[in-house]
Amino acid sequence: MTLTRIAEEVGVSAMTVSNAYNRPDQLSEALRERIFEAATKLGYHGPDPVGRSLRRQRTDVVGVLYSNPLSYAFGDAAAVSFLRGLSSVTEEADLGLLLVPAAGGASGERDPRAAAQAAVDGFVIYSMSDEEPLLRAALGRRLPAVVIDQPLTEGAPFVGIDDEAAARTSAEHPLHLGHERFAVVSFALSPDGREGIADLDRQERAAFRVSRLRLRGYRAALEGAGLPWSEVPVYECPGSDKELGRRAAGALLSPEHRPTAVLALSDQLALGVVEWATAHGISVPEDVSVVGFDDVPEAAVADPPLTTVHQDHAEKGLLAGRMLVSQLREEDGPSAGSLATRLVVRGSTSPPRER
Amino acid sequence: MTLTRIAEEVGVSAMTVSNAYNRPDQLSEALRERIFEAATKLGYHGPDPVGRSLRRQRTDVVGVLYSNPLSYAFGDAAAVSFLRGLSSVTEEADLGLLLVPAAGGASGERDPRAAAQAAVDGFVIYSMSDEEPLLRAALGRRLPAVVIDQPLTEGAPFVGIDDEAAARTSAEHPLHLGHERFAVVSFALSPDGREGIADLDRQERAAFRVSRLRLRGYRAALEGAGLPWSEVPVYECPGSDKELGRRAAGALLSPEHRPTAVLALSDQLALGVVEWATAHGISVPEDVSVVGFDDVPEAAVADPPLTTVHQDHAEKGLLAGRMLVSQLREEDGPSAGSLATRLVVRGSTSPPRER
DNA sequence: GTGAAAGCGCTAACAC
DNA sequence: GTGTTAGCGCTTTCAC
Repeated sequence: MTLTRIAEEVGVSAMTVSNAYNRPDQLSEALRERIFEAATKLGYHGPDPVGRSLRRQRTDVVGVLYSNPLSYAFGDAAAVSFLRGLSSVTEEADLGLLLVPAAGGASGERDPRAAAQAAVDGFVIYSMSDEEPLLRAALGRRLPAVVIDQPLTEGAPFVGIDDEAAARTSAEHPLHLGHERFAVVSFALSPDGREGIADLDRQERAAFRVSRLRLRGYRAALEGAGLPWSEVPVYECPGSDKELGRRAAGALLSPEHRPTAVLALSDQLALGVVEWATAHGISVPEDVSVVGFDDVPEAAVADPPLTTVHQDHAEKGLLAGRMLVSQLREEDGPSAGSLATRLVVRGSTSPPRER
Repeated sequence: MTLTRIAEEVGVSAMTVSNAYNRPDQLSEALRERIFEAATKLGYHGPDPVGRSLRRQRTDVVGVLYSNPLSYAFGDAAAVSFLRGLSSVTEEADLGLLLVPAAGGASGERDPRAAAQAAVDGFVIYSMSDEEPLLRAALGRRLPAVVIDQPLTEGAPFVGIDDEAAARTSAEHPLHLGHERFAVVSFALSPDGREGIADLDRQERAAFRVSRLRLRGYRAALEGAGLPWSEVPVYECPGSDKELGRRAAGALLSPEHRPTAVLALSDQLALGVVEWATAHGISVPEDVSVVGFDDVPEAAVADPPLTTVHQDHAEKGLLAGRMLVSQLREEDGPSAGSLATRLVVRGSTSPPRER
């Protein structure tokens, strides 16, 4: 069933049928009625969205690109909060949200064609590595876009936090409590899926801006307190979930030279560390303090509640949404937004047992 | 930049350029190279998705319709788990997931045009009221569709649980513990936003199938134990979150004739009830037992941990995704799927203080 | 208020 | 391997 078919049926031009749906004021009420009647009779349900998009050169859809398989996003409380904020703006603006699939084979390489084939008016790009082909494909289309957290890309509006300063502040807290033996649990530095202790070189070459900056912040804090960074083990996980945190804890919390404080780049990792420690008779915070990052809802209700860096993910989504919408409307809005963070001190940190 | 433009540049037909992208085997490697080179030079990034969709009569996108504003979905752990399961299937099948906006004014009436204007190959319809115009608009398009939880609609494949049986089982548990004074906290029975005690008539006319069935299950259990249903207050909330649960508790747990057991249609509501009780010196489960429904992650870590009906939301998403994909591929799959539930007994229920 | 013409960018079907 | 033809369903522009 098409517009034209209805037009024939009613004995008017296709244009008039189109107007019946899109500009009610352009035709008489009576004719409009007749048209809808015919449409109902023939089972026509309004102008085809694809034809319409082709003609109008817009889709009223925003594409979301996520650095991991899509299904991970729904397992990540930070991403979910972000999407909540984002969707409230896009829905308000009557835009659909297209979660772009980019399954990617076993290699973890995501298919850049996904971005090329998405019928969207703009992109929200969430936390991609600097070199991701998917990112380049998306940006290459020269549609309006907003990049979240990373990477900082020439010409692409950006929303994020001051990762370095936030990390620094979070490391200064255990430092003030008197800690001197640290370990760090990081999520991926680069998208190659490596797991284990990352040396200095790898830390500095990290393809993920966020990882790079947070490590830099920790380092600045520790060195500022006179502690040599080279002695701080940085355990890199290929992702960010509790299981990986547990594995990292297993590697880091072995009896010999156990750290008294663990800094984690995410709450998921931190929570995993706490779980592993607790399960192995190492009590938090008495034996080891743990600091997270994100302030995921679970952080507040965990046992012990997690000391962490709070960032407002929903707000981030809101801001990103607003920036994109104003680009789509060709208004000018801010080309970058920075969100505040604050350290939330809870029960997972305390002074070290023996100083 | 268009296909045709590239074709001119290279001196071949548009078809050949199309083939370069879609059927590499249909042309010589050398020509393909030349085409991509020209494309890169001219800043062409592959066939336009909308033109392609129009011609191929498919979009490779699945639309998701949610009964509330989209942003609520991301605040609802059950919906998020569902989406996680769904997205893992759609991504695997290389389909995008379009979250359809249907903002709806203050009335809460969602705009049915949203479903008509979504450029999708099929719909996943999540928990809509029987009469929702949005639902009718979506189903009216006669695209492949799967309906989740409700409503049970002629001809639309369905995925859900046996709500009545599950509710019945969950009510039998406090009954076996010896409880005799019950109250029920329900989410919406109908989409009119009403809040307060719902009488029998309203219970039975409920537009939301799930609410109707769960109440029916509770009733069957209580009446089976010889308790008169008419004396059980059913407090209806216009949605399902903790704040509403707290309000319901305020109304239900007043000192005179306080129930010893509260049955809630969702964990969010149950958790709200527990919070309110605890805050008002009523201890759970000593003074009042609370049973939830859903087994949201938070239920297990709440204080006290919540006794609830477990249903596997991610599995539901998976199943829905598979059913839709097989429809899209015109394979025949199951036309309905029912998921198992089980009662998870945790710390929020115990025998009543005085029998 | 209504309509005619044109074309958005692409690919199926079929030739050669 | 490569090209031709045709048309997917719609709406912009402009005329009446």
